[in-house]
Amino acid sequence: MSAVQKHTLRGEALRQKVLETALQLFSERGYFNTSIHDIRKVAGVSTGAIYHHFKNKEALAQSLYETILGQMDDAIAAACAGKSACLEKSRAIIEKMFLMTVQYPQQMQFVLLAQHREYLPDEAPICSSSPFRMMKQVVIDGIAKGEVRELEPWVAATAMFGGALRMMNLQLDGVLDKPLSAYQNAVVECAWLGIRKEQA
Amino acid sequence: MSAVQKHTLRGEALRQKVLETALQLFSERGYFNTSIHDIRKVAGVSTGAIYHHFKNKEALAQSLYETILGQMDDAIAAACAGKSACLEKSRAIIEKMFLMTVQYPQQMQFVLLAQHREYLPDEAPICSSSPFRMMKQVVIDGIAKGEVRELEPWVAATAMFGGALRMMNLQLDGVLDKPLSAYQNAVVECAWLGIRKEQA
DNA sequence: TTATATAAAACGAACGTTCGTTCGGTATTT
DNA sequence: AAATACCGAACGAACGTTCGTTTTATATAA
Repeated sequence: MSAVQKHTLRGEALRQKVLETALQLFSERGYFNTSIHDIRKVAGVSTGAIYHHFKNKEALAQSLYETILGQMDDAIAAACAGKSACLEKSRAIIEKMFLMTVQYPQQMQFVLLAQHREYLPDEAPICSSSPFRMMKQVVIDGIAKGEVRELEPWVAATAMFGGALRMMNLQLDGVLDKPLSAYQNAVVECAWLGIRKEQA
Repeated sequence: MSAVQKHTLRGEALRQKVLETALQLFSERGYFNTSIHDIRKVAGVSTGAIYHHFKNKEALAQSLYETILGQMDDAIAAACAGKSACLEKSRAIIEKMFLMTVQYPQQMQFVLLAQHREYLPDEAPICSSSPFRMMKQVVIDGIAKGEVRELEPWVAATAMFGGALRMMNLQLDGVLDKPLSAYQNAVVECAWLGIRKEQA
């Protein structure tokens, strides 16, 4: 019979536990209000273990940021797959992002609300991250295909997704009384009426 | 002839200098990346002088926050004054906010982008601050007067102002190639087409 | 005008705390 | 036995804040 396990967490599992705990605390209290000692206590690991897996606190946040942005990226790409119309793609993106906001509020809080440039100085603004570039591209394609009016790309993109993003903020701030999904159709319709090419 | 002034700044003037410097540093580096010692150095005042005028660092930020929100409030109220149609009020609000974003980027950065709850724990989310409640009220009135479709208030408000707010973010992030005002008409038009009651 | 007294304002060295990080050692795996 | 993973006490730096002192402005008296 083998000896009792001294450590409950080792290797990759420990690494994941640290990431999970950091995400929880960062999204609850913010990056600067969360110390490595806090993460250590809540995760139930040692300081050394954290620094064995991550170069420093900033790298830990960086890892979280990239992972979550990547997940958003995959989700949005998957939502668009097989669709060609701008409206359908946009609807699918908003549906997916609303779903993720409800399902993974910590992740969305961390990516959407946090001011990453304050602690990730080399990070580009969120608007030029991959998920946001995809949204912009969807409406640019819509313009090219004649489904969307000939607007400035930035205007068309913010018009299509600006309302939805604010609704996600409201959801994360807990001020909505109905589930986020209940507003989805109306949000998409309002945005689309604003940018669609009128079928005269 | 009177003696040479030892202090260049005293009383209210010093207080204003501290506020001005704090706003500059907070908006450039963020609240947590700005120490009292930084403010002291840049403003050219002593630590004691800062603490003579402000209870602590948090109260300094609080004072800034309230002042700027108040200014936004006044500006928006003034923009709406004398107008009754929802579209005209909305256009005036967006015009004013675009102007303020260009004219006072530090102020807008501080109120719009910073995560105040991380250092002002008792502060309400920005969406329930007075300027944002006024925007929502404008579209609620528009619905009551039959100018806007019968949408959920939150949906109508985010549809009307969500795009404009994102454009302001883009301007503050420095990613726009044309002046913000150049996009104004298109932004207002897109939003309005989305929520107006169709004149059948 | 000049001198004196008092209060308010500004000063800045110093304090205690907390933070991110290190590192010598121990446990576990291979 | 060698390598990897983990441990946690300890460290130096930086932070927000304090407080005894000095300077300045103001009021009053000579």
